[in-house]
Parts: sequence; structure tokens; C-alpha cells
Amino acid sequence: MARLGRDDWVAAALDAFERHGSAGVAVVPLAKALGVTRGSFYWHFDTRDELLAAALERWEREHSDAVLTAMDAVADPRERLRLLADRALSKPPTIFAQLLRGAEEPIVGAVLERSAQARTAAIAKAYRDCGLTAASARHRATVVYALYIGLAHLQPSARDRAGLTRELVALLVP
Amino acid sequence: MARLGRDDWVAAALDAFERHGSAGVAVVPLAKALGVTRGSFYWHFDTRDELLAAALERWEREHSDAVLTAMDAVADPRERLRLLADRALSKPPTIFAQLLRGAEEPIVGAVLERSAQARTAAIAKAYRDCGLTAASARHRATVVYALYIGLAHLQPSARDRAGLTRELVALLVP
DNA sequence: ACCTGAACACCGTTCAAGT
DNA sequence: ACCTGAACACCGTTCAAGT
Repeated sequence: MARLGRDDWVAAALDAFERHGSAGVAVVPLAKALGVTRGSFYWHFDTRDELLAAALERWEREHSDAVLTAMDAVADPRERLRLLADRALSKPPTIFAQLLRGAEEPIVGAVLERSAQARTAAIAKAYRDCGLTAASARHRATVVYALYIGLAHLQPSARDRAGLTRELVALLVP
Repeated sequence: MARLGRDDWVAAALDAFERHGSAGVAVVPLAKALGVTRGSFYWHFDTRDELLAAALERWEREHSDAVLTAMDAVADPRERLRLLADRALSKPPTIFAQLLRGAEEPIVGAVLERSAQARTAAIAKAYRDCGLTAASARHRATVVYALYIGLAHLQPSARDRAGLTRELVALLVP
């Protein structure tokens, strides 16, 4: 049977995280799923936490940053905010929701922290571009990001999403 | 040394939950802290999950329901919404924040689910009392509750809370 | 370079035996 | 009625030994 590389473990871990949350990233069950013993894992990684961190870093690179670059591409700040409201509600953000649910773990909390910083800054910039003062833009951005978190957590039904998007845009775009 | 009752375990568990989240509710460490062995625990409870559920039920009875009864006491719906915005930001809701962080666990998820149902219903009623249609009130309530969740998760600094409360009231009270 | 297999620590759970 | 103490299963981690 083919031997494994670091990437195989990372892929399996991210998959498990999306489906079962951070508790799903466990050495023995993953080893079983990959058809090796636990000892194999510790050749590639020092600890289980290193695997989790590597999996979440991959997600950050490949998915999380995409939202920010998409926002960067839009010149009109109001349009930028609408794009965000749309993204927040268009598809269920399963990995992000799992991050929120697993925020107790420091590794997961750190990823959320980085994400919060970057996204809040981008949103605040959009509001400044709309003419709000720096302080007001910062508060508004915290509100918007809190909303983003809350909606990801609640995972509203598909039937509710259209109405919610309208509601959000009316509330948040000046 | 005095023997323990069910309540002693529940109290210790809720304390541990508030400080270290759901992972802090662990039989062996709690037993050590209480000065007994693990076997003692299993005389009072069938499983560790039963202890967690009992601790969170106590919290629901003693604290969570208080918000709803406080809202019930206010006749003016706009005043009711202001009260909620105020509550959401006045003191850091540590237990609620830990619930969000531990939502991966089914027991914790169930408590959050109950809380979401009850609070969203109360908020939707306030908006209907303000004259919104049922559908619009329901959407708005989801937005408000999502915001409540997001802010509990973010735990904004004390310096930001006053500004945020103003922002919230302006956004949410019709 | 990658893996096995056995060991140890830690926690959840069970249960016979003690007071 | 409440607790001890020893057992077992499961997962994280280590490491000597194999290919």
C-alpha cells in the first residue's frame, strides 16, 4: 500500500474537522481511516495540535482569504458591504461554523482571532469609505462582524436566507 | 470529612464550566478538587454528560430565564428592545460565551437551541408590538439574536461597550 | 523515508467491596 | 447513603525496531 505524506494527514484532518468539528481531529480514528497505526502519525507531526493547526492554516490560505480579496476587488464601499452580506448568507459556511463551535480550543481560537482582526478591519475600511468617522466605522464593523458570527452559528434555513439578506442590507448599508 | 451530595458536584461543575468551558467538566479533575475518587461521582450520576446537563439546567433556571422575565415586565416594546441591547453588552456573559464556544457538544448545543428559541420568540414579539409584520419581525429577531450571539462571542472591551450599545439601539429599535 | 508495535499517562465507566 | 480501589476501554505520546 502507498505510504502517506504530511498532506494526506492534513487533508484527512480538515475533512474530519468539517464533518465532526475539532473533536473529530483525533489521531487514532484518523490513523484507522487512513489504514495505518498511530505511530505513523508521529513521524509526520509532533502532536495532534500541530495537525489541527496545519489543517486550519490550509483552510485559511485556500478559503478564508478569498473573501477578503473578493472584497478588495470592489471599488464601491456600499457594493462591498452588500457582497459581504450576500456571502454571509449564500452558502452555509460549515468550516467557519465548526470553528465557532470549537472556539474553546486555543488553536481554533487563534484562527478565529486572526479572522476577526482581518475581517473587522476590512469592514471598518468600507464604512470609512462611506464617510463614517473612524470610531463610528470601527463600532459598526464590530456589529457587522458579530452579526456574521451569529448567523454562521445559527445557520438559518435556506427559506429564511433571502429575507434575512434584505433585512441585513437595509440595516447595514448606509 | 463531610460527604457530598448531587448539588456539590453540580456546583463544582458549573464553576468549572464558567472558567474552563465544557472540557473543564471532567470527572477525575473535579473529583480531585472535591477530595474524593472518581468512583464517588458515579454514585450520584450515571455519566459525565448527565453532570454537564444538570449544571447547565441549573444555569438556565437561575440565570438564563431571568432575561426573559425581565423583558416580560416591560410594557413598551421599544423599551424592551433597549433593555435587551443593554443586557447584551453591560456585563460579559461568561457562561453564555462558554456555551457558544462549546456548542460542538450535543448537550451544550441543546441548551443553546432552547435559549435561541425562547429569546428569538421574545424579540419577534417585541417587533410585532412595534407594528412590524409577522414575517418581518421574525427576520429582524433572527438578526438581533445573531448579533447577541456574535457579541457574546467577541466579548468586546469595556471601552467599546458604550459606543456599541448606542450603535445597536440606533440600528435595532424602530 | 515511513511505518509497526508495545509501552505509559490520562480520563470515562463499571462494579464489588467497604463504612 | 456515600465512597474506595481496582479494572477495562479509548486516545495522546514516545520510542526502539523494522522495511
